[in-house]
Amino acid sequence: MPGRVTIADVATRAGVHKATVSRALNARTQHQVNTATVKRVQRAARELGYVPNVIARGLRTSLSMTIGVILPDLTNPLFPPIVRGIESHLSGRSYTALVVNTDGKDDAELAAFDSLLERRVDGLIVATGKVEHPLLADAYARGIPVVMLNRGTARGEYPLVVGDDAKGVTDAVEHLVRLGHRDLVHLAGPADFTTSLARSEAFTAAARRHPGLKHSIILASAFSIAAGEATMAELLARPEELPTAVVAGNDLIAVGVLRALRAHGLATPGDVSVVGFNDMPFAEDLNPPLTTVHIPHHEMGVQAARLLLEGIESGAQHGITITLPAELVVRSSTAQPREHSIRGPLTHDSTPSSS
Amino acid sequence: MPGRVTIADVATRAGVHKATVSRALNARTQHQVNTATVKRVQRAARELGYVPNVIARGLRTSLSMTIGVILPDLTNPLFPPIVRGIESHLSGRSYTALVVNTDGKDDAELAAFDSLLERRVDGLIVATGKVEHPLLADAYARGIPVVMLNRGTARGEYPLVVGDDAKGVTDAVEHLVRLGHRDLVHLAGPADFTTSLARSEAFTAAARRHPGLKHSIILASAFSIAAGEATMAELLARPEELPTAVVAGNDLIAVGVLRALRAHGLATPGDVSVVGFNDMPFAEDLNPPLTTVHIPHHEMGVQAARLLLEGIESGAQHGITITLPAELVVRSSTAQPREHSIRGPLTHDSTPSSS
DNA sequence: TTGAAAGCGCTAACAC
DNA sequence: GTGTTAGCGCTTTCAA
Repeated sequence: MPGRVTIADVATRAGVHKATVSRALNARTQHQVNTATVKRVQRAARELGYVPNVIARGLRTSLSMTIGVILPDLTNPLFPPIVRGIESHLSGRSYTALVVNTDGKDDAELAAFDSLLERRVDGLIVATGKVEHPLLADAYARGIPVVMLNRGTARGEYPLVVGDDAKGVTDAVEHLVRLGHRDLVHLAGPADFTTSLARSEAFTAAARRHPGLKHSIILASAFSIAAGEATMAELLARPEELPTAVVAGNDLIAVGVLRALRAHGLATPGDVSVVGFNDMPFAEDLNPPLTTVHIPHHEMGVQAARLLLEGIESGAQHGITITLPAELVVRSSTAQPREHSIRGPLTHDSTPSSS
Repeated sequence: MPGRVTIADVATRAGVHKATVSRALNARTQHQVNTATVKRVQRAARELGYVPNVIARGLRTSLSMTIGVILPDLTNPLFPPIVRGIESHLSGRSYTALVVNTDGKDDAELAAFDSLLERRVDGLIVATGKVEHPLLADAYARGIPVVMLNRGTARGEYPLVVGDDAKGVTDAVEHLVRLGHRDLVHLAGPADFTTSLARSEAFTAAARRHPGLKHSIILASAFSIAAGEATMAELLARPEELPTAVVAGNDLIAVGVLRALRAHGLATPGDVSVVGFNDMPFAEDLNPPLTTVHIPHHEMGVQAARLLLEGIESGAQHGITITLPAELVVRSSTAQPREHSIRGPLTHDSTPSSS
């Protein structure tokens, strides 16, 4: 069976030494070989179905041509476009991405990191966004280039690619204020994510620019639908204090908010306006279509990959930050604030919100 | 810098030969080494920050401990859960998955396949679902185990993991008939996907069981929102022939159908009932919440990985098919058929359906 | 322009 | 139980 065809087989068939085959088949060294020989070698390779062994090459060159991508959960619709962006930049450059999920757990992150080290990845894109990263120091010590994606480290010694969180949140707040809202809540993600911080700070700063605007921040336990729904349910337990608009930490939280409102018999945006963050796929197909901040995720992946490859090839890393534009996409989950008052207790519909 | 620590360094530090280190660090050969020596070696390894080089090991054992996953598009929400299922089975067994996207293009598929071959993947999970697969013969010739996921080959010589398409579609049809529908259209995926075939056949078979039931099949150009929307728009151009219910080839097509209906000022399910297929994430958050066929995607990934590893480890492949249960999830996009008639021409709202 | 030889880091016979 | 040796498939000096 073929598949076991090596450079030696090609050499024999072409009647040259295997070193010559290596040179002939490698774009960078091809010019050192007689054109006729190159042709002969290529033909022999094709006839035998030869496929270069990247593993063996990697052992010799100590380059795996592989980069590791560490993210919390591929199932979060935010990440597939990022991954595809990364791959679109890599694929033409004969790099491959190895994607691992951590589910936000430190031990899983460590295990993932180890498995990437074992495979001698040439670089790392880290998109888990925890404020603290034990493994980063390790990567640094081992001289492995790292690019942070979406969420930076506390110290910021690595290249970083982010969406413009501050602008996005600010635009969201301005949009709501312009609609007439005077009572806003930011339902933020957990405090150990740098994005939560960035968005929270932007929220407060934007709100303060409007005297008399009531605003507060509540932390959800995760960037998830369930966390959004649970946290919103707590808010709904005190209907007299219900804000007229909620700025969610991300779209997943926003979906949770929508579910909670529906379960309590409230209308969006009739009773409460909701803004998300990310503009994930299907945001426009939600009920109601979600007003949210669009972040160019594919492009974030591309930029991260580009930065990483630069770092790998130059051997030097600088702590540059690339901020990609955020843009508010106004759909139907935001409108003028309600004029009626909401009195408790609310019907808490315990059946699934989808029914 | 560490990271360049090899087995030889550990050997020196532990005062043993590198072969002993290899044995001591490998679970399978560890018993051949004196317990005290094992401890010493482990300590030395830890102190030096030694990380085994899977690449080098792979070169020696001709096992890359890597499997390739070929799919159309990670951005299709159907796939992330599958990928995670695959990984959850692999990770504990020290295998890693290399995921590549083809976007349904044959040349991209070939390129992806090549890059996986170059990396000497030990096996392949193919989830692109084309009826014809030029590369499969190649993989077979090279002795690379392959498992088909979601969509089988025309001939079926490989292990196959699928959802129970027939049951799912049948249940959907029965559900609609029970609601009183007598005029159904199946908006199927393209003909060169085996799932399209399976679902179409099941649709026709189920419909024929009900005398007097009007039913027809229309092919969408892709399993995508855009294709679903475009195809549904064509149907809506002849409102007098509009069916009372649409069974979509998958959820993406269903989303397109929902968009088209909304754009034409029609209500779901008031004017037309819609059923999807897959129960992708957020299906319950659509407007309206989508009645669809749930397929256990994560489990499909697990089973595919299990089958593949069995094939790799036994060296033998058998053409077994694992069918996972499909279950209709009734939400709010289906109801009794309309009793009013729909007269054209419909308002074709050309602004985005999300506005 | 091509060949010879060494070696990347590891494991697997085979000795001892 | 441990050391010796060879070699996985490739690239890269160094010679010719």
